[in-house]
Order: sequence, then structure tokens, then C-alpha cells
Amino acid sequence: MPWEKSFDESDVIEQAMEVFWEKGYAATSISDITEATGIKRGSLYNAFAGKDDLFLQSLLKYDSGRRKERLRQLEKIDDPRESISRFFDFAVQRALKDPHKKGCLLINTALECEQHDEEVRKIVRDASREMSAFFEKQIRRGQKLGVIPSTIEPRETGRALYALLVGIIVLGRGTFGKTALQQMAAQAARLIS
Amino acid sequence: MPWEKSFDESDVIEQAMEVFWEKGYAATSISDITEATGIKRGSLYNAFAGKDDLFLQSLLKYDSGRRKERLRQLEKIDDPRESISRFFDFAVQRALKDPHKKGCLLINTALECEQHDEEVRKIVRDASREMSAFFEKQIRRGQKLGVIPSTIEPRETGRALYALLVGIIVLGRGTFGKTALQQMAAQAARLIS
DNA sequence: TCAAGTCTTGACCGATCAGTCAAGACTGCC
DNA sequence: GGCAGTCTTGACTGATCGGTCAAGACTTGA
Repeated sequence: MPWEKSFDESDVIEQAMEVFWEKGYAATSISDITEATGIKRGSLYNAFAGKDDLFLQSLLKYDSGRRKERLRQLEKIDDPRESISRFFDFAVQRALKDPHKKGCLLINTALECEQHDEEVRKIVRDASREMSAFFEKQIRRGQKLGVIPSTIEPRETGRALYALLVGIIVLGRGTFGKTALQQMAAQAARLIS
Repeated sequence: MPWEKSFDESDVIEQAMEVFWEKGYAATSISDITEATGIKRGSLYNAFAGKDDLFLQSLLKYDSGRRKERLRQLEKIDDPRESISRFFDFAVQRALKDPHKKGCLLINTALECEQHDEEVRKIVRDASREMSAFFEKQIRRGQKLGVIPSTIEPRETGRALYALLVGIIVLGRGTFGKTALQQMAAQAARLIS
């Protein structure tokens, strides 16, 4: 039998993801990725179909390994108000901690959608819908539990919470500092009270 | 005296702006711009220092000609609640009308800040601060007029309104349709009541 | 009429882009 | 040991990138 690959494809995808995340798809070259991973050009093309494919794999990994995983964790929290506020806190913390201010790969990708094919766009679209559905679900749960007023419209407010979150993540990439981001995040609570 | 330029620099900047706005800085080539404007390569470099400069001019024109102009119009409106809601309505209308779903050039640029120099970053940062200051000012005005509750914190809420607006503009670029965007925009009113 | 000076044009530059490929390195089966 | 088959490597491709430049077109003042 043949020679085994000298690298783990999943590791390479993870490292490529970091590069795409930081620089964006258009501004990332294959050379950037070979430098970041140490994998030589030919080996990279032996393992992946091309730049598109590498990006797609990166996005899929981000979507299932980070976004969906986070949703799963937050859904475990008993108080839905807390699961909502924790989401905002996490976004603020991540923005403050990340020295590269990368934001969210899915949101970054949404803003360069023109450059991608339908498969990538669908991932972004589905992720977005799942996110606002998460907020909607938490609101409905809170209303059943009696901790969120029944006058609140779950769908409308869920979508607004998601838009607010997206705005905070975008503005966290440079413009605003700790205080401002925390103030924005705190206002989320007012949308569900 | 010499030969006059056969084109209006301001027109060229306007057309270049459209290209940068639609495709982003990294994905836009000089050839894209020569095709869009009809100006030959050499003439373009005779009039502008390079791609960076052309982008800077485009961004400056967008910032002063569109963003600031819009703020000036909205500040004329008597009822500050209406001037706020009009801003959200405008963002939704623009997203629905624009077939290219370009969003906002300043926000798009904020997400590719790594590729730009300090001058561009400063424009983006200042614009962002001016935007949240606008919302804050309208809230203070509304409180003086007695149409916005005095319990609302102007700075915090102003910033949240801006984040919500940014989120709507970003999500307007593909993911959500008319109904969803209008629902998000409608929730802005709940932050100031 | 012509010299001075700017604008236009398209060929051209080196660098870099995404992607290819042949030659050699290596592993495991026979 | 040797063959089959895959992986690695780095040189290579043609296309395109941002940017330059010399030659010609044109306008104006003298």
C-alpha cells in the first residue's frame, strides 16, 4: 500500500480557515496558505481541488465546528434570557480578545458573497436563518417560562436581536472599544423586556 | 496652454466608487475600472496616483457626498423619533432596491480594514462615531421634547441603534427579504420607547 | 506657423496569481 | 529485492496584477 499523507487534512483546513478569516477570500493567496501551513504547493493541490475548495472546507468547518457548537452550548442554559445575553457577552469578549479583530468568518463571507458560488452562499444564508431562529426560540421559551413578556413578538424580536449581534460583531472589528461594545450588548436585554 | 482633460475626475471617482462598492477593494482590478469608465490605463494613472488613491477618493466622496448629506437631511426633521425611524426605513429601502446588494461602502470597507492604510481607517472610524453620535443627539433632543422617555440612556441606546442599523445593512446584502428587514427596522422604535 | 506643454494611448515591465506536472521519495505487498 | 502505488517537491505555465513610459495627439500662446 502507498505512502501515508504527512499531514492531517483537518489541521490544514483549520490553519487555512484562520488565514481566510483574517484576510478575506480575495486577499488570501495560495502562497499565504502554504506559508501558514508549511504544506508545499503541490501537496496542497494533491489534497484539495483548489482555492475555492479549500475555502469551502474552511467555511464548513467554521460553521459546524464553531457556530453550531456554540448554539448547542447556549441552548443548554436554563434561563433563555441568560442564553441570549451570554451570546452577546461572548461576541464582545471575542472581539476584545482577538488581536487580529477577525470578527466572524460567516459574516465576513456574507460581505464578499459576489465572489462565491451558490454552495457558499447557501451556507451563509442557512447559518443566518438558524441564528435568528435561535433567538426566536429562546424568546418563545422565555415566554412559556414567564420570564419574557408575552407582548413581545418572538420572530420580529429574534431577528432584531440577530441584527444587533451582527452589528456588534462588525463594529467590534476596529471602531469601538470595550465600553461601547458592552453598552451595545446590554441593550439587547431591553428588546426582551 | 496645454490640452484639457477629456474627462471629469469627479465622474471617474463616482464610477470607480460603484465598482469598489460592488466588488470590494481587493477584488477590484484597475482593468475593472478602466472598463467601467472607458478611461484608458495611462490616463487613469495620469490623473490618480494609483489604486489606493482612487479608492481613497472614492471613499471620501461616498463619505461626504452620501453619508454626511443624508445625516444633514435627517437632522432637519422635527420629530427626532421620525428622523431615527426614517434612517432605518432608508436602509431597508436601499437594500431592497439595489439589484447588486452593495450595502454600505463604509461598512464594507470596515470589514477589509487590514488591507488599508491609516488614512482610510480613520475615515471609517470617524464615520462610525459620527453615526452613533447622530442617534445619541436625536435621543437627547427627543427627551427634551418629551417624546422619548427620560429613562433611556442616550449614549448607550444611540450606540445600540447604530449597531442595529449596521446589522440590518449587512443582513440586507442577501440573507433576508423585505419582511424580515422591515421587522428588524421596526424594533428600533422599541429601543427608544 | 511653430514651440511649449499636457493628455492619450497601448505596448510593456516585473511581480504575483492560481494551478500543473514530472521526477523523486517513500511505504507496503509479493 | 522489486514492483505498485501514493505523496512530496519545486520548477514551470499562462494569465493577470498594479504600475510605467515613450511616442503621438492636441491646444494654446507667441
